[in-house]
Amino acid sequence: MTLNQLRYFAAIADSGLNITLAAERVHATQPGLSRQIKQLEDELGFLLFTRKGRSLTALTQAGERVLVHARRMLDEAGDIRALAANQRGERKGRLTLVTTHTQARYVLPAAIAATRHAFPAVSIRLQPSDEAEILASLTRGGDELAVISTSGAVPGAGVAIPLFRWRRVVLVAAGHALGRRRRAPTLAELSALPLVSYESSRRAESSLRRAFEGAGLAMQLAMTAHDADLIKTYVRAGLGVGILAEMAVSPADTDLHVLPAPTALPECITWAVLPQGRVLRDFTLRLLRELAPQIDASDLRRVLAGNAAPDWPVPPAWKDLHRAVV
Amino acid sequence: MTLNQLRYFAAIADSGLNITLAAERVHATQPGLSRQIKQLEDELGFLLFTRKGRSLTALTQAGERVLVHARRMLDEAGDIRALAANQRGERKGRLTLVTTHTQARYVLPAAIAATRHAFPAVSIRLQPSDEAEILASLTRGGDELAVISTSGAVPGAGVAIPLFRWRRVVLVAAGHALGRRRRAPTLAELSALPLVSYESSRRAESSLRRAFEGAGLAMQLAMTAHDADLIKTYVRAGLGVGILAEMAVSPADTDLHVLPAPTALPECITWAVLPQGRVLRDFTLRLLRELAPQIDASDLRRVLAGNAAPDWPVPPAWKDLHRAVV
DNA sequence: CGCGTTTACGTCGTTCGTAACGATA
DNA sequence: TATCGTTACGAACGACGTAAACGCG
Repeated sequence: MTLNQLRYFAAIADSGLNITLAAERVHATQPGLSRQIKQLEDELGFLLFTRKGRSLTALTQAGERVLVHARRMLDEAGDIRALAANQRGERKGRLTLVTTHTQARYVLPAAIAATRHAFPAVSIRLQPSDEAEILASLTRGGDELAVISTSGAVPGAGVAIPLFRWRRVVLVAAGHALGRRRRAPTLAELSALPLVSYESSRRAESSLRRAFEGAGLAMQLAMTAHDADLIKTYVRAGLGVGILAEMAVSPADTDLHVLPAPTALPECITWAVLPQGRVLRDFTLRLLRELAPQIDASDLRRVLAGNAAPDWPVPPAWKDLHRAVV
Repeated sequence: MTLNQLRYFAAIADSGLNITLAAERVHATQPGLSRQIKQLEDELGFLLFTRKGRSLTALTQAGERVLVHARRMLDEAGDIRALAANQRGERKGRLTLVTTHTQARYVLPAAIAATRHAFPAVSIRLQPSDEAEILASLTRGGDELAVISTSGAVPGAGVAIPLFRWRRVVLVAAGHALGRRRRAPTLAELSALPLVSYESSRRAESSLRRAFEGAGLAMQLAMTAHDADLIKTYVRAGLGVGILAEMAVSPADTDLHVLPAPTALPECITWAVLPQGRVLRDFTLRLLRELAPQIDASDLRRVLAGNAAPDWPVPPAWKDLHRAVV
């Protein structure tokens, strides 16, 4: 049993049991992986995969169990490498940041720019992902940092650090009836209108959808997209009333009317989520401190060491942060 | 970075930084370890040990941190091997059981005999150890199972499973004044007499010692030993009044008078302690079920998987167990 | 017939043990 | 001088990539 064998094993499991694909991902050849897996199976004394003909069909039950431990070992090995890179002052590396489009487009740029400025040799990879997949991909390994939003609840996996609070806004095209007034429309008023919002609003867990359901109102989703810019475009085109995060409206959007969202829509919190107990590279920590300057450094260290999370302070509202910056 | 390098590294750390000794323990040669450590240091980019001349003087700070992760990796590797051995129905192996002399001599024999009967090819190693060192050696790796006693408190490290409750007894030689009556002496009465008891009674955490201190009474320890048989021998020799665990008196001790201990001495609980989250071999689980037949199997599985401990049922009293057996 | 896995073969790198050397108390 | 760590050397093993064969859809 070698670390390489376990690495190959995990890669195959992560590549849909396609050895050829896994071989590319680990920068090795396919026969090499096949052989190492066979050797590992020989050493352990049982099959890790069920096979049909020559191709892999599934992990065996025992293989699943081995995989759990193998992943932990690989994570620990990664920790040692990260530790070593920090120790010797290595300033280059890769930082994978998995997040949603709105965060990437409107929230993260300043923090990422500052981090890149401090670590010019670091390659930062923005990995857009669905909210649902983000947490899974974090624990699965590989990704170091996620930035996601919830309506209040603390994310389940990993170590979650609250960054800021934000609310939704209602966006209407110039000339729309709602645009003539300043006050927030009610949920009932919105219920009568076609809406344009995020793809995630279709999900059962969506706080937008739950708010309508909780009020016993129907929600007409005329259109959804992952991308706030697309939503704005289609609001301009008259497809409906836009509902999106306040971070996504900029002063440049002069042709759109911005109204507060109904108070029935709950406030949201954007979190940074880190894998539990993983050693972070210096530049990851730097990015984290850019994103959450209000968090106490020693609290941060303690929580990263794997101790229980403290009661985080209530994070600032996005509005206030934004005013301060401008 | 290979598993062997990490294994050598941990072995050196566990051998007092003596590479030659570590080499013997891992069944390799000393130059081999020296080279592998050097290579590991080269790869990581910093020293794991501080050196004075050619000999190792200490772990570096970075080395300490690497060691933590290295141990976790080695533990996980051990888990995979244990998993594999169980999976293929391997019936031989080694089971290291670290415990105190009294448990080994009077409590464990039946359970160990039953386990050996079911797994004749398993080599069971009884490793006597001080109460204080037991928990440390568990987390350090290697040892799979500990059996220890506390006066009520749940042991701090690992997963603790309560086995039974027991009380102390007072033992006096034939002809001793205390022997003429049946009722328990008081703490105050004992305070006036020279006592013979366990070595651990000298420790500040000892519940015996704390009982005397709590009552504002002095405790005269005429003699202490690790071994209940020695204590009995010296009680017979008239050195003083013996205080030991009820498990340690047998019907064969006809020349000694057995009295209940003062009620001021608290009841104790014997626990089986397992390393957190480690995969156990089938025979270890078997021994555990011999020791704790009252524990629900699914509770046991759940707790071993690393989930939170349930509220264990109050374990049976030793007296009742013993009666049932006889 | 194409895709993906297995088998065969040759090369290269690495590990390991033995033995000699060096330093230290 | 004894003990412990380092360096040197040679042998054996193991891993890897290339290329060809094999099954399956």
